[in-house]
Amino acid sequence: MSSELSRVYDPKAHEERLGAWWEAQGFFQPETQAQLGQLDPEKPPFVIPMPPPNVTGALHLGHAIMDAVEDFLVRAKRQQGYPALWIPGTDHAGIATQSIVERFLEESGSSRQAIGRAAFEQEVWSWKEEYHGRISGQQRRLGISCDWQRERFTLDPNLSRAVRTSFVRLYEEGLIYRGDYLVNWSPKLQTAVSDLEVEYEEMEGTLYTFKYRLQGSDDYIPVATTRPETVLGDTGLAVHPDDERYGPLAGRHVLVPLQDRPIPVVADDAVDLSFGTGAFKITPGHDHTDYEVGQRHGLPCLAIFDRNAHLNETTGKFAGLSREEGRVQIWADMEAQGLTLKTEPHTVRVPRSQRSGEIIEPMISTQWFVKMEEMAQRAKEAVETGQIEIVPSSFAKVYFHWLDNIRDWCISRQLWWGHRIPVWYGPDGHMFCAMDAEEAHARAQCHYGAPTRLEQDADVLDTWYSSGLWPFSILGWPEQTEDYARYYPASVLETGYDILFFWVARMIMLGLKLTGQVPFRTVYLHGLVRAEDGKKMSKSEDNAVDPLDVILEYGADALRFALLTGISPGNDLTVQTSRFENNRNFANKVWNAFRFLRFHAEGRTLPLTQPENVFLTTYALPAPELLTLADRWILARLAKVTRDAEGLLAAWQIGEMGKSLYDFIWHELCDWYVEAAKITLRGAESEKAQATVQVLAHVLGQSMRYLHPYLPFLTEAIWQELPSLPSVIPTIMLARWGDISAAVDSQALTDFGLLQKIVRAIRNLRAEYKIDPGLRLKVQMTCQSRPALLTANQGLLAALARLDASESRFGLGWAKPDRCITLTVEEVTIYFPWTGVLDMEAEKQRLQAQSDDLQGQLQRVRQLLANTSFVSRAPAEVVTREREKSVKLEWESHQIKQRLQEIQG
RNA sequence: GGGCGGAUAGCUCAGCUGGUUAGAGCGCUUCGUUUACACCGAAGGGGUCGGGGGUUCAAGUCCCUCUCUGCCCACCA
Repeated sequence: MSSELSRVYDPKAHEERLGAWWEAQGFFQPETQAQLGQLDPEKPPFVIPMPPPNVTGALHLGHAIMDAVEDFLVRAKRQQGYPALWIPGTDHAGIATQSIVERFLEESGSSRQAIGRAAFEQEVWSWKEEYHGRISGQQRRLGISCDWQRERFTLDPNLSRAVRTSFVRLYEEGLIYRGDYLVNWSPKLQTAVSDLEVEYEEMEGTLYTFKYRLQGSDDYIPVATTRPETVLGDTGLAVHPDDERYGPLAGRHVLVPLQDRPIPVVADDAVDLSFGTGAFKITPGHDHTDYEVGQRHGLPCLAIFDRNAHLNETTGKFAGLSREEGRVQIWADMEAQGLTLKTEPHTVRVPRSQRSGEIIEPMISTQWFVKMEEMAQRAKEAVETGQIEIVPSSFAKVYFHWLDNIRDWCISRQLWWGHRIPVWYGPDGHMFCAMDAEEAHARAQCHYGAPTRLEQDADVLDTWYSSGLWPFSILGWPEQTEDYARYYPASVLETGYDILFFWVARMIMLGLKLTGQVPFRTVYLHGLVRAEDGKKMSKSEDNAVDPLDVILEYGADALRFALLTGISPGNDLTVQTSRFENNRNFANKVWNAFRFLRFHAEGRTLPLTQPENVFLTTYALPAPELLTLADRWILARLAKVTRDAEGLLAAWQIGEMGKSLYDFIWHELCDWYVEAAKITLRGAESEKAQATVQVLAHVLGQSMRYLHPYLPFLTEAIWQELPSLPSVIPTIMLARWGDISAAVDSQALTDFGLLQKIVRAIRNLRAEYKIDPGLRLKVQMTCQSRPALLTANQGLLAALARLDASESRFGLGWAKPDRCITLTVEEVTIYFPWTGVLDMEAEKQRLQAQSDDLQGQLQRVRQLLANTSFVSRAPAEVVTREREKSVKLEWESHQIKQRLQEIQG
């Protein structure tokens, strides 16, 4: 054995070294592919824009799955000769990053207000630098094959220009507007957030019922609410038009408790008669539903909360109270005035800020919005018409539903970290939307007729706005760059289904609007990674696993393979440490199969094929007459498995494809073929031994190609050590797939399959009879129709089943021994002559058990074949298969019964 | 309230357009250090595929229904 190859594969010895080398050589740039002549001119570019991770912190396994899947796709395509481009980058993540840095400042007794906008931004930039470094370090260690030369950040100058360009365009088209609307206000972050950034939590609360007195009457309308403090903001009372009790009261006025302010009673079918009292108060200034109802009836909005969600000065004595304090106080005062009726427990939906967790207060404020309706419909059509395919397709419905019910997107945020809104205001409030201050001032000069001082809008844009431009902004848009022309639209957008609305839908809308094209052809949605406790892995849950920790312990390849074989499209994946271990073991298994080859290849020449394209070069196979049954079998299996692999890949079955390669390599190549090869190889320098090494090299080499997108480091390390390969192929990633055209030798599959069954049956027998593992058994083995199969493979059978080859007899024509154990495997009968004490009772039981089992199967098949409906309606091949099986079973069963009779008698 | 998904071995999960006796990894039992690998090998045990109907020659797979469970969306105050 070559001394320099360790017995155990050590990822640490290869991964970092190879990763650095790949990157230094520029292998992950399509330009390099072209230089090497590895591109297939028929094939269009394959492009993936990487979903940019937030620079809020280090990555966890939830990100690693994204990296693994995308890297898999890109490597696979690259190997197949597509110009492959995967553009990496990170996202400034406005709210998320700002709040993390703010928290950090708070801990050191400071605040953003204390240090000011400029210094704060500086703080965030240095935070960004640190985490960007950590993130890309993690990704490099994972071995991802993106083009780092083209790396982007959402606040890069080019991307900022894309943001401003798009804003100006949409503004000029009237699709971006500014106005006072009810928005979700985060009192803690002091900013508006979009509908998507609000999460609703069900909580046990209280339903308060009280009296709304009718003006000029002693009567009242009972009203239920979960937020009595908002009565001070009521501007109407809604009743159902069909309500016999209150419907007729529409048009009259009721008096707001504690204020005696008259407000109108309006009739609206949004009222649910079966809930509460069948009437509800309308607070348009602090509730989304009420806002809409209020709009319908022309009710004014009253703001009763300030930016901290404390009751404001309009509430008189309650000013300054928090929402919770206000609720208690106001209800107490109402009670004192005899206005309350009852309180009862009630489950309420509390809106919380996704980012900071505090309760959102809907408030009227001046914000910027994007009109969605038209863009949403076009985005819907893109998927309906198949211009964009969503995988798995079940998500298309969710996507449609969201687009159909979309509301305008609030894109302004009262933050400091992000893209500043490119709008300037004159002294009279006139707005100038422009690419930069200079242009704004020039426009102002025209407008006012003299140079005028302008103020830029203080707000920044929602992070998802710049993310929405990602697929084209990273390629240089709005400039018509070469990259933009060549690599847009992208091929695949791969991401988690949790950001389908946040990001994917918006990219499609903005992409169609701004570039006139779909931004990508396929959306592949992977599942969420769950921690071992079953919860979604996230930084905030504190159950995040750092990929680096896993890599350090098991290697990047083991991590990748575990993630990739654990997924199926759209389904979540629960991380299990045992899977990392298992896959590390697999890497070691592959490594050792390779060491076995290396050892036996030493001193031999392994001829290579000479195809026109050097990337298709592989180990040449020996002349057909030199192939053993095992050789033919493994080649047939290779052909089958690789063919299946390509089909699975086309169906996005990455996990299934990985598993089938895993099974093939471990349980067929290693467990059977290598063991069979040892027998041939023992025969020293024969032609057959040479042939076997060639076959092994061929199969292993081809396996490395298919395995490479899963285990890039291991396969690269092995590829470089494979004997005889021309130096023109520097790396596995430049070895193309799809050069396996061999027909599947089904005879070899059947024949070797039978030998496997025989070996298994004998091993089973040995275990059952507790036969000394060292003892070489003497057997007589006959095969009714094909004795040659046994005689030709007696060496193999003897070795694998540990038989005494010289004393055993294979084929036909042997007298049955007097005392023996019998084994029947399909049409093969095996006698084990027995000279020692034989427990005939045990033997009887064993045979009886087998016989019973066979009877059961036979009965099923006979019934099936006796069923005329089956015979006439099932496909011919299914019927044939059952017929053949029935013959086999009959024969086998007959043999066993006969033997049982002998024993009885 | 709508929509989507899940329920398969002790655990975590595969099972594509219905077609051998339903699989994997881990765990479990027994055996084995045979010169690629103990991060190994061999042989086992373990499942009425959530319940109930239906379609079909044939159902884990398709349809209906129920139970449990997760997620998304939504103006029951």
